Amino acid sequence: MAEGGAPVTMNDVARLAGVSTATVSRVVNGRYGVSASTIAQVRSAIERLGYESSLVATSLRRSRTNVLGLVTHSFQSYTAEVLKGVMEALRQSGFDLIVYANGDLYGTYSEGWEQRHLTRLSGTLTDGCIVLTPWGEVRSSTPVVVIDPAKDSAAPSVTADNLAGATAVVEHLLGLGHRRIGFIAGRSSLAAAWAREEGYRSALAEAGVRVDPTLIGRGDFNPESAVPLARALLDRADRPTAVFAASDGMALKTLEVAKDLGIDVPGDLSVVGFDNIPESALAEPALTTVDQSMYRLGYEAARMLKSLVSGEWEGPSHIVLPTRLVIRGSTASPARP
Amino acid sequence: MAEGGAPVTMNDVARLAGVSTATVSRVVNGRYGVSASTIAQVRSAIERLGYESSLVATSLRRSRTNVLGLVTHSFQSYTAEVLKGVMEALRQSGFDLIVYANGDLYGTYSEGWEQRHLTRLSGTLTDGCIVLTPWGEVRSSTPVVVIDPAKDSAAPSVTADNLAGATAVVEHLLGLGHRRIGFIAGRSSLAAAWAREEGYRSALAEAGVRVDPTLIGRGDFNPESAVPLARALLDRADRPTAVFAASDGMALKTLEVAKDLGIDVPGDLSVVGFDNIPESALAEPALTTVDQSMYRLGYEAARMLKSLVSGEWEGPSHIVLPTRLVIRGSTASPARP
DNA sequence: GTTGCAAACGTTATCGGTTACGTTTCCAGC
DNA sequence: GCTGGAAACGTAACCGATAACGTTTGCAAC
Repeated sequence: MAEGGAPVTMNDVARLAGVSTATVSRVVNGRYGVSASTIAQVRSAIERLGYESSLVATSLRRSRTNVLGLVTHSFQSYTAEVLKGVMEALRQSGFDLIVYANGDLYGTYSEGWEQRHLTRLSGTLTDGCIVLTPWGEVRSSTPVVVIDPAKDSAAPSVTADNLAGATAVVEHLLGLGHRRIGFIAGRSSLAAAWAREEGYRSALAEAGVRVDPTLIGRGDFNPESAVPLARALLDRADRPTAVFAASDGMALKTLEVAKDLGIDVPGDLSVVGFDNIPESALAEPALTTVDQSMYRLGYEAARMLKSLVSGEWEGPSHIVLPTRLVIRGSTASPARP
Repeated sequence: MAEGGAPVTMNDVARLAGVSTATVSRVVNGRYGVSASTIAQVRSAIERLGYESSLVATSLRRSRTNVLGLVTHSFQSYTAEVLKGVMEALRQSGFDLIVYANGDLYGTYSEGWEQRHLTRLSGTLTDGCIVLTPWGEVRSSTPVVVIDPAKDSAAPSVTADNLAGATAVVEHLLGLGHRRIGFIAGRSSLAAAWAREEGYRSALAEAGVRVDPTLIGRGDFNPESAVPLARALLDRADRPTAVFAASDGMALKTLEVAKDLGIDVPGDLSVVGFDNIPESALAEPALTTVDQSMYRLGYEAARMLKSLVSGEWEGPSHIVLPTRLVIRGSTASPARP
């Protein structure tokens, strides 16, 4: 039963119904020009054989497929949130969704993955694509919406207000009395990483606090990349009283490093992340972070893409969604020596 | 830049390189029989045009595509866990993954979705498919592995030990002193729902406790379906001292209903779920539940499918993975009146 | 100078479905 | 009986890539 024979094609249906494949195609697509009796014949043949049109063959011939694509580098917690939002936006819209993924879960991955996948899909299979956190610029013959674009990307995009979020973090830390604040940056080619660092720098400058370049570590959003950087920051004699990591994954690793070194959080060190992934609320202590609803990012991206594909998008081509500071147990006023 | 012109085809490359499409194909696929100078010509043309082979055209012609599919009804938290596991298993295996999804996030969906999607993909696009929690039996011309199969499904499958998990829950509640234990069942066509209910019944019977049919509500795994059922159970004068819901989603809704009715959990009522989704640990109180690593389910399913596609699977066609009772704050001994 | 053989490359049928176009059928209108 | 025109349906080209097959070329052995 599970191992059905050869797949049923339109040809099989046509032969059984005693008509040409053209007629079957017309019936399947509800086109004009088929007699009622022939329609019944064909439908019954379809029923009998359990025929279902091949997505591949259809999309090769047709320009519209009513399938949208989403290209991602990996599946992490936030990916699921994005997908939920995308699916909600596509609900009863007549569009199906194809998610295309490849490669290492956390490891290295070859440059240009987003462009390769995009090109393979968008020529034919999909009417348009969402690209999740690409590392570089993307181009496509069909509409594209980018979530968390690369720096200087021109493609339509949806992103969180990273600048405001990072500013709020630093103001929160300054308000608590911190002056020496370390920063662990993200992959520099991403606009989000750049904006978060910019928020960190400008908020400090605004408060008249000098930016100490030696307090900035260059990570790449990969949690593991934060380990040596956190260790370097916390090993110093004049270590910072607070560390702001540009992603929750890196912040959680920083918490681990602090624990290893016997540094109490938040007593001796405050730690802040960015993203508000589910794991952050479960950390010990719970992580202060910036919430950027990945669900809404996905939702807005899908809504935008839908309109772009239908050629009826009127709004701006870059959407920026608000962020929200979530204060939890990993931040406190610095100990007075 | 984002709106590139017409897609680049193999024909464009052939024309620019001054060779036939056949030669381009041979170069792309690294086949024998092309001179070094021609290879260089073709490669440079590919580079210049930014050519990428069309997944659709390739899969239509070829029998092997090195793409595996996963068909799902919706994206929920556990879907992401499964996907993480699948991707880990596919890491550096040479297989890409396509996830196909459609339809309502939580709402109704037409019967037979799994079969339709499967047929549309498996004829051509994918070498094999994983089907996530289908509602009925599936058949396909390419290998299929089902996660959480329908009852009486013959297809190769991977599932958690739902019977043992449910038994452990009931024994835990019995051990705490509960005797009136309500049950909110899942979609009855699923093997998992059946096994969880069977575990509930047999554990009670084993302990000599009569199974009261009026304490069993018939849900369908959809969180919303639990609301009226929980309300009915908790509104009764002789309400149960504990409720075991067949999924965390339904258990969390039960917690909400209890809160609405002013019933203290775990003081006046114990609540247990099944699945251990991330939200359960964050609930107030944190939910006692059964962990069935969706990550491992995905991992094992992908491993099995990979072997099936390569025709080298030796193991059993039904894999059952262990479950683990996770005791948190939502269960306690019943109050003595 | 043949012959033999393999390398190198082009031609073309093919996958399954769609569609432009052509052909046949049927009936109303004169 | 003839014409016009629309409805009904088949034929074949086509989408992009692959692979079986045929053809040409290059080179070594006899």
